[in-house]
Amino acid sequence: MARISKKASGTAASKKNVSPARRSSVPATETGRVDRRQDILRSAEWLFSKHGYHPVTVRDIAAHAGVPLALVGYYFGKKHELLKTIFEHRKSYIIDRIARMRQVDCSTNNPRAVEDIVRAWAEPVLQLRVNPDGQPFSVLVARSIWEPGEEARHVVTTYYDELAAVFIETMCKALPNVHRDKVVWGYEFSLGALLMLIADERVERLSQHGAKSGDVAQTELLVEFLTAGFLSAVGQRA
Amino acid sequence: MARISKKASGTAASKKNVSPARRSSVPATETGRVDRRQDILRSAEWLFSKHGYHPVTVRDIAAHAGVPLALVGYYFGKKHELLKTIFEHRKSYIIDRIARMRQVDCSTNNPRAVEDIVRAWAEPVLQLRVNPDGQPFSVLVARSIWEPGEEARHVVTTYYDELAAVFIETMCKALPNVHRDKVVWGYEFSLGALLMLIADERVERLSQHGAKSGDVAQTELLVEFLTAGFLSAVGQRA
DNA sequence: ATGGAGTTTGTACATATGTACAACTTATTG
DNA sequence: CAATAAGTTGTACATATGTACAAACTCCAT
Repeated sequence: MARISKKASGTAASKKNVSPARRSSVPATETGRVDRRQDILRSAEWLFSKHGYHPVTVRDIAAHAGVPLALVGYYFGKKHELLKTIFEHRKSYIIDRIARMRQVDCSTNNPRAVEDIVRAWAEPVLQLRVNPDGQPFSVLVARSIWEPGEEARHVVTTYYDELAAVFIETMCKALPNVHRDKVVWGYEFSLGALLMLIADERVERLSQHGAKSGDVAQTELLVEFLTAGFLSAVGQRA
Repeated sequence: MARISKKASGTAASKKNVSPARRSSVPATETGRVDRRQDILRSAEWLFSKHGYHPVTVRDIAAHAGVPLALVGYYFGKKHELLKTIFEHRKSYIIDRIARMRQVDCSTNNPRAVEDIVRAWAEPVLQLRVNPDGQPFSVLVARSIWEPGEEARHVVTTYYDELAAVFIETMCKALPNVHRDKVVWGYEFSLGALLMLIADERVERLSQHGAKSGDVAQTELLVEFLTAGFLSAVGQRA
């Protein structure tokens, strides 16, 4: 069951976690050399998003990045540090999403409060999903939430529990007479639906290739679906 | 990335897939000996449901069942055959669920058609989820749908695509002027929500231990949530 | 050029893992 | 009881995998 190695070396690879230390601060695009640290990070992000954390080996990552095996360890140390670094690298996406949620007018004066919350929560990820740069990360997040392992749970807890809490607290304000646990379940249902839109590939088979995974055009359908659920099921009969 | 072994032996372990060939047809409870084939199957089901398919090793399964490693291969052959056998063993659950869906009156005469479809689809799994015998399998199904690997995809396709198709076709009859792809997305959202109720463990943390995973008491909340979503989002503006 | 910090690479190693197999034991059948 | 079948077990093996390490190389400041 993938034992964690017992001997924690402690001294390992904190060598250059800051950046690849580009010579004379010239961006990689202007140098003939490429930024191999970035290549590794992007490759890992891509492969983890495609296959999940556990099945991807360090050798897979190195091969995909076109670098020797040892370079992965040189830059990132242990495999799970690489996963953490990916999330740390994309932290701004999460912060922006939290900030956008905090801007929503969730007072009972706003008749569209629930819809505004759902949209502020879902829209940024779905735009990330169609952004070529952000697409792998958006799918990786879905896989990490779904994956039962230790490493995935750690990054989700660290980076996404705050966003969940903000969603829940904001929704509680918009639906003031509803028990918090009911709102939590509404959040769970919504997250489940959102993740299926982002990362489920079965939809292409089931729709006989009429629908495709991560279709941003379905954003409004999702927002309406979830808003109706909150208003009609969660919000009633406190 | 967990290569599949190249040499397909073909002759391997089709020895006794029928049953453990109980001596003189006496049930295991009356014999002093236990049914080790069942033990292995149950252990595998439990461990796969807890950790997913890939991270669980054949040794883990053998240890949990209290049998030597080689006995797993003796009864089930390759690891992925074990997964298939689990699903084959629980086939009746799926068949019953399809049968129940087919009983729903999805004509436009029935004002509750959408709700009836959703309930017929969700209720049986949620009851399985609280049934001590069926609980591991219900969670395993969720993990298999979420897991990106080859083996999980195979069993889901084989055993669950028909159920999905029946849901979609039935819902199309209940919502006659809606494009099929829209109903497919509604199905995806619903499945995502249902799986979170069945198998997500984060809900306990987020609710500060007020809610617990697989709580069958939330069945009505889920059904109302999804019904409202279908009626208000999927069903409108064909 | 020289030194040194940072980078790159080949390789080794301990452990994990799926699978197979031959030997052995227990039960069933004639 | 003998013979056949079913069940059981220890073990081996090829391969996979995370991690570490030392040697080599590149580039820049001195």
